[in-house]
Amino acid sequence: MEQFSHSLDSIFQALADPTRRAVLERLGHGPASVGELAMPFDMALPSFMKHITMLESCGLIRTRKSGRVRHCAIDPQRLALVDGWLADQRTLWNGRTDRLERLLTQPKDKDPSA
Amino acid sequence: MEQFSHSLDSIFQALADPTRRAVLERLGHGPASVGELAMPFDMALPSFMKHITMLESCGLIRTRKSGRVRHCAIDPQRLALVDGWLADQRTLWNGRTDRLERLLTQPKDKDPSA
DNA sequence: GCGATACTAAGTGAAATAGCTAACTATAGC
DNA sequence: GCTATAGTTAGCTATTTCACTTAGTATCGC
Repeated sequence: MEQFSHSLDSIFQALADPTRRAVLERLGHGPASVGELAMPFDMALPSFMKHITMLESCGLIRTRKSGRVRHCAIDPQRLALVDGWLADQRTLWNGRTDRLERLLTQPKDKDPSA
Repeated sequence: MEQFSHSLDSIFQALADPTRRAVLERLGHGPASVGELAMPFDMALPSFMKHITMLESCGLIRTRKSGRVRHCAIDPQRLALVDGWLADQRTLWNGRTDRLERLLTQPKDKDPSA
């Protein structure tokens, strides 16, 4: 649990920027080169590259260079971490309101782990 | 869609810090005062207060002061925004994954994109 | 009223973030 | 080999973040 914390730091940090979220959304439709990804943004390429680097260093995307082109693709597993954290939180605060009901109706507690 | 983006910025930013995530987790078990929340952290109170302020300003928690004590409580609805964004993303790339699987299992649809 | 408690305000500083330009490397195409 | 393209490196700046200390305000309890 502790080792996730550090990852979550950088992942949430990465997600905190609209440019980077937009890149992820774009990559959700399929892989793309850095140049293609950069096009919609009114930003110098080196600036944009920092976002790509950041996304890769926290594991949200994977990239590989073929020739002079760097191809980027999303890494869904990484976002599962966020999903997991969020699910935990939801369980906590929903559990607080639902606990009584649950105890009365379902004595068994199920844990959907990854 | 645009107005969500700004909110997501500050929410993800807030979640990017382990102290703030820990506060949320603690608050998931129920409301608490600033002092109670601060106790586990080896941090000066003014520093800690900034985290509280940040969590409140992005809407993840609500606080009210009664007497000299400020009580904090979580605001689950706010995290639903994150949940929504994440769900959208999942839909995107799961859709893609499903499509790929379909291509692999059903050679009827010809699309040599790999 | 007076001291202790629970924050709050103000000011400092190191480090990270997010952008820029200019110059460079490596590949593709002719 | 020369030129254009795609990305990279280096170095600069402004802003934000995250912590600190010191001092102040506003209750609470006696």
